Amino acid sequence: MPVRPPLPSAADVARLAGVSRSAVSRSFTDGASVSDATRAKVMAAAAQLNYHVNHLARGISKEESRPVCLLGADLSAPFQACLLEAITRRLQEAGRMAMVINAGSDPASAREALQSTLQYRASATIVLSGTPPADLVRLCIGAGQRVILINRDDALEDVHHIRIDYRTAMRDGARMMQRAGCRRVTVVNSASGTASLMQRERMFLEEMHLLGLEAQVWRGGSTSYATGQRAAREVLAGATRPDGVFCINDLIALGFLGSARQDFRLRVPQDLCLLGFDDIPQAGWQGHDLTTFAQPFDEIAAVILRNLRQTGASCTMLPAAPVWRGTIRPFMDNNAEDCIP
Amino acid sequence: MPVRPPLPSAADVARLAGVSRSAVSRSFTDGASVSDATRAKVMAAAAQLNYHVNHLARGISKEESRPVCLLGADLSAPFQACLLEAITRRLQEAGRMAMVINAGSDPASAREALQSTLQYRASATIVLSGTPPADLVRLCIGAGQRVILINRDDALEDVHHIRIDYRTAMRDGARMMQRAGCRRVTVVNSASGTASLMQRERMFLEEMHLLGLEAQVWRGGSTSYATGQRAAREVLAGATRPDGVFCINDLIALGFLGSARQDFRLRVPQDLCLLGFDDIPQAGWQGHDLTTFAQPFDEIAAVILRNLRQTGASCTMLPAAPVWRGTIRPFMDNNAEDCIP
DNA sequence: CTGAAAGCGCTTACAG
DNA sequence: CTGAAAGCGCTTACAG
Repeated sequence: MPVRPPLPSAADVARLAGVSRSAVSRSFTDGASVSDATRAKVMAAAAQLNYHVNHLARGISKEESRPVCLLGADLSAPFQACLLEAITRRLQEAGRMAMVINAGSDPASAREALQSTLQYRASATIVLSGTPPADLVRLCIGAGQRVILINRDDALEDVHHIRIDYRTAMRDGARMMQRAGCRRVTVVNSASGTASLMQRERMFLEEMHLLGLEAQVWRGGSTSYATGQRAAREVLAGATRPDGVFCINDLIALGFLGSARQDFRLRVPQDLCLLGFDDIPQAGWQGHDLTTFAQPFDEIAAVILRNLRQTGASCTMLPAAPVWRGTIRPFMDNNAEDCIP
Repeated sequence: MPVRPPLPSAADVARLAGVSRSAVSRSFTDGASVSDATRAKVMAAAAQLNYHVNHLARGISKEESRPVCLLGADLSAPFQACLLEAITRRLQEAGRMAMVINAGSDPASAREALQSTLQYRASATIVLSGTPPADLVRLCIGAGQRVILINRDDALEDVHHIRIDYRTAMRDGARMMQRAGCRRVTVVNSASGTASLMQRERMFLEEMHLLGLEAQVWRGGSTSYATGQRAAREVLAGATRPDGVFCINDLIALGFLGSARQDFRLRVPQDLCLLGFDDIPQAGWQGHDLTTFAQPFDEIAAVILRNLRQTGASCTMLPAAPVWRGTIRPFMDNNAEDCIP
């Protein structure tokens, strides 16, 4: 295996430009005190050698050029992909680098991944996935890592929390069901037990209750399209089929929708009202046209960027706005057998 | 803003364990010559201080712990997300880190992104997107970067190419159209001009021609769901509507399918045969059930991993296997007005 | 097997 | 504004 020649270093540039190493270093840092003349000489030499500052080495002593770790799992799923897209784009614009760690969704590999995060002295590590246990996150913080958690409910110190205002969203969701005149509502959730999913479920049920409406809960499988299909096949086959379903996220909702239409020949929203959460791109696809709530992907990314260097505990609450499309009747259906006044 | 205390360093561990810095370093490298006794002392001290080797610093002198750069755009699109998922997972398993650079899809930001890649002394940079111009890739190679290109047709030296066997796939695709008895076939492509998309188009047309079949080409817009919809609305409204359509990728195909069904009330595959490419998860969703070709995501990731340290030019060709689902008739439709023998 | 020393590529007080 | 020096956190010949 032939060996690559080493890339040019600052020393090489200094030699060629006839200046000191420090001068080279200064020429590449904004606001450092160098004369225009030397900077010009340095830049010329750098261009000639095709030199680029080694950010890895710079990061050893300079906080700003350290990477940011993104810790996630199941990155090909639409929600994760959207989040990753938004965060990496924002980081790139700000001249920061993102290291992405794709942990398996099992706790063991999440543990390992979160540990390995420490090895890169990241400015912060952003935990996208629900899996790493709280004590592990605590360990990282203890080791001096800045950690930003998205939608977790652990009460950890020195963590920046980014939360979505599920309460308001779920209140809206419950009202949608009410206005549509749904009388038998089911919540479809995965069995993953992820904090954000459980919160949505709980708050939706609470808000339904406040409106004097009851709802069933179906739980099972992973947070996937297939789970939505399975739920539909079980839930819709029963004697008392629901007329309103809140699926805990869009992926499950789309699976449910697919089965409801194909397997059960139901008309949506006439026979069945369906509500999702996330507003992944596929929710807007023709023939899906799913009513849902929009995750504020860009805002999440912006908050992360703003909090990269903050230390100490803090919390940002972001809204998830309803996205009205075609899977929920905006008003009670007049053709329903019986109407609630 | 309170400042974080610095993380413990190897020197701290050495002091606590009562050994030299070198001993600490050796204890953390596989196969280095340390006695079990000192290693044990070191590990105990490390655990006590919660010490972790700083890979960034290690990377300065040690090739193996350098990151790998993934350069892409539009990361929330399903194809890119699947590729990212496969590559980051594989890298993670091998103990390597992935830095992802999300360049805008315009050449200017791709240029900037590829440049910035040099700043991290990555083991290799993987170009996922079609955008960076060849001369820029050449510049990176000139600067000593190892570059791996996925599905580009530039004839560059010192590059590892990963290619998909479009020829075989397109031959299969043309035969599918033939066997289905399609007589008016259209290829729907985006206007992006990306190498892989153009290759598929060209080869499909060539293979059709070899079978004595002709095909129209429609091109427009970006490589998106919306483009597929637009194509359908233009192509299907014409007087001589096609009975077979090959969409250059699944995303476009699904947009086309959505419009064909919803806007034109066409039955697929009875009225229209539809073929995609990529086999993104959504292609398999109920109600889509798109016949397509499977991108070998895992194999691509495996090849990347194998070639991280290789230098010199090379090329790996990977197959894309047909995935038979429901949008193409397997045989000629007997109900068609006229049959070709 | 071990430590002192030189090195990786960078930055940043310090003194002029 | 500039350079020599010390430092960041690591590794690896080298000599014992």
